[in-house]
Amino acid sequence: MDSNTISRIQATITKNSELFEELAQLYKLFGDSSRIKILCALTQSEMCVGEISEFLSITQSAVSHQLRILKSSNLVKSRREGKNIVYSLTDDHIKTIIDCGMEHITE
Amino acid sequence: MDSNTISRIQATITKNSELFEELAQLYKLFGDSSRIKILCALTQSEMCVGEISEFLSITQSAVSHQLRILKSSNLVKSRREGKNIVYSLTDDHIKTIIDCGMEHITE
DNA sequence: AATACATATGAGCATTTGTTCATATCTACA
DNA sequence: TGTAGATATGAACAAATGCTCATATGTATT
Repeated sequence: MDSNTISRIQATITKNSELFEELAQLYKLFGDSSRIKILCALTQSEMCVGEISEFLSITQSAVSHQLRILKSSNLVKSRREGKNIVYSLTDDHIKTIIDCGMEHITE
Repeated sequence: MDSNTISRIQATITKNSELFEELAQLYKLFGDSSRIKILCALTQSEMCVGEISEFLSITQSAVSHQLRILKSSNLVKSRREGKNIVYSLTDDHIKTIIDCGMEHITE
């Protein structure tokens, strides 16, 4: 173990502390089964709240709460369509991240 | 919106429910700033507990607890080296996952 | 305008999580 | 063998999290 190498790594981590805070915050969003199911579903097609709460065994209210979190984190966006509000992903990165983790699981 | 498409997506999600549970569990590990700092440091070099607790502003005990979690999830492995216990990543996927999220942050 | 439908919001609650403190375990070395 | 150093472990606690219930808001339709 080179002690200098370790010091350099430690300095890098400490220096970019906020970045890791942000990164952790991002992964936290994927770290809940309801949310990741929502996100994964949205990689396939946009969907409204009712449709989502159909296949998660949780209340419409809970879905709404989760969507609000995902929206305020800029992972999803929404638009009104008649009585419904249709949600979709903001970004292709999201699918990439999911695939990346999935690859680790199914190895 | 094709209603059939939605139904098919919903069926897929419901069917693979356990898989998503597992995926969420994986991401949860990356969803804490202490843990992701540890993981990121270990992508650069193996390290012992003392070295890690130097640059995280948390107790040696806390580091140890987190390492136990990471180890029981098979993200890190350890070996004894004299008085120290040296931790390292089990897998290259871990770096890939971190990079993947990092790319989303720093876009 | 009134009613029904879809979604959002706030309060309350149980569970989980990350940390610290105190202490146990294990190794090296005098 | 005894003592110091490095790590692990368990209990306790505060904070965060995700859910449900009740209700508010907003839109379409009559």
